[in-house]
Amino acid sequence: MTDKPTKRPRDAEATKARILSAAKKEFAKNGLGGARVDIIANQAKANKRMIYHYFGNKEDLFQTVLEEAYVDIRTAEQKLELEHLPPREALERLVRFTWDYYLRNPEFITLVNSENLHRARHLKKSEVIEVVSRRFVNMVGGLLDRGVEQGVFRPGIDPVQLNITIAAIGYYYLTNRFTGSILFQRDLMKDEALEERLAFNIETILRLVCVSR
Amino acid sequence: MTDKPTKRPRDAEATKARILSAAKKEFAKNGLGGARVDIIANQAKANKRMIYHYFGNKEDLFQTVLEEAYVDIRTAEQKLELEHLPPREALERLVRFTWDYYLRNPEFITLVNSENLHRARHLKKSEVIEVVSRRFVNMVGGLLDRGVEQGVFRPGIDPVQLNITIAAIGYYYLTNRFTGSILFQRDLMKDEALEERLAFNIETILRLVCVSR
DNA sequence: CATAGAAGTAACCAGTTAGTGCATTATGTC
DNA sequence: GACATAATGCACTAACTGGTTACTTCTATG
Repeated sequence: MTDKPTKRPRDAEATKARILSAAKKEFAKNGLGGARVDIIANQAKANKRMIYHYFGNKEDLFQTVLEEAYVDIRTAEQKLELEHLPPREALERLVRFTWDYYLRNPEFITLVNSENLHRARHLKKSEVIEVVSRRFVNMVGGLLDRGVEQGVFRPGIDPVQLNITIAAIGYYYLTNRFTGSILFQRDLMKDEALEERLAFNIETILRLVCVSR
Repeated sequence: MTDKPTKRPRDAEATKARILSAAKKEFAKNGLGGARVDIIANQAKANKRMIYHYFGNKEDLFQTVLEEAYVDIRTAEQKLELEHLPPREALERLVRFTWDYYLRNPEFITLVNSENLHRARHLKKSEVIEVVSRRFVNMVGGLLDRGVEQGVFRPGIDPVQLNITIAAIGYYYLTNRFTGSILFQRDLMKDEALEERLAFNIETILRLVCVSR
């Protein structure tokens, strides 16, 4: 059997994967409008014809890339196993994770920005998205409930608002790092600045959610 | 003297202004790359030739639009007169203002996003920006100091981090309103949702900054 | 080992877009 | 009212871009 041939000159799956990876990079770098199909093809060491063969057209390719990106982050979040931690620690872990994920996957942010510029018209057509997002909101909702039960979290906090806030304080800092570094005349991306920001974010969320002691 | 002729068939200033206004709209709608010079010209009831005559090229036009947008928001912020309010009220007013400004000037957000996609290469060349931003950071810094003095704010808060956070919790919600409304399966832009978010944001910032009582 | 069909390629096309050359028209000034 | 100068308009182009046509090459399978 030819289950795992180490080298296959013609490997549809591998080519698809290379195209997706190159597309993610190019879309993230230049947005949907600015991305060039030719460049994606070259970067993927594939032919432009392959892209249209496997993915239909530029927009469909973008949609696939975007869906993949969302599934990736939601999958990673599910692996956090917040249930096995005390509420405070779980919350801090979530804030830390969100920050780290954005930091290590800057394409995610740019893809989301691009999608919002286009009024989410690709995500609207997607079907997988709703499922994975609902699961995520429930996870945070469960954590909040548990914290309230144990008397460490304030009651009445909307999990959606909390989710948005946790994302916001990391996302904004990173997506606007270029203009921010100019406006505030300091390098927002140097190590100390990043550490300082993460600490500030944890403080912000804990103060928001935890009961004052 | 012809000081204020109500109609001048040829009015350079008016044409320039119309071009800038149309450009702001088009750049905000489609980003720098997606914006079309022809559309700007038509929308401005001007000729494409005029754009190149007055602004050089597309990129320079974008830079002008962007600078104008930053000067506008910083000017509005200066008019808040936070010094005449008790610290807590002043802080709440700033959060409220930031939210309202983003809500009423959605182009500002999209322009900033576009500029960051391009790694702030236009803002880098700008000279007015630094001055107006420094003044703004100082304003918030002054407010923080005053609050600490009066014993209502916690000491040691970095005005830059606070600025970023106040901006973030409004900006993120609004820039990602399209994907957010799908992910969370609720209309993030209906009136009640907007009010709820503003209240949540005020709560977040007050809890972050004020001493627990 | 023959062959069907999948994988891959190069050249091309039609539409679009930023930018320009040049002629024309209005305006203030003497 | 003539003239210098600024404002405006039109038609054009050179480069680019998403998408396609027509073709070759490889590979699995009976």
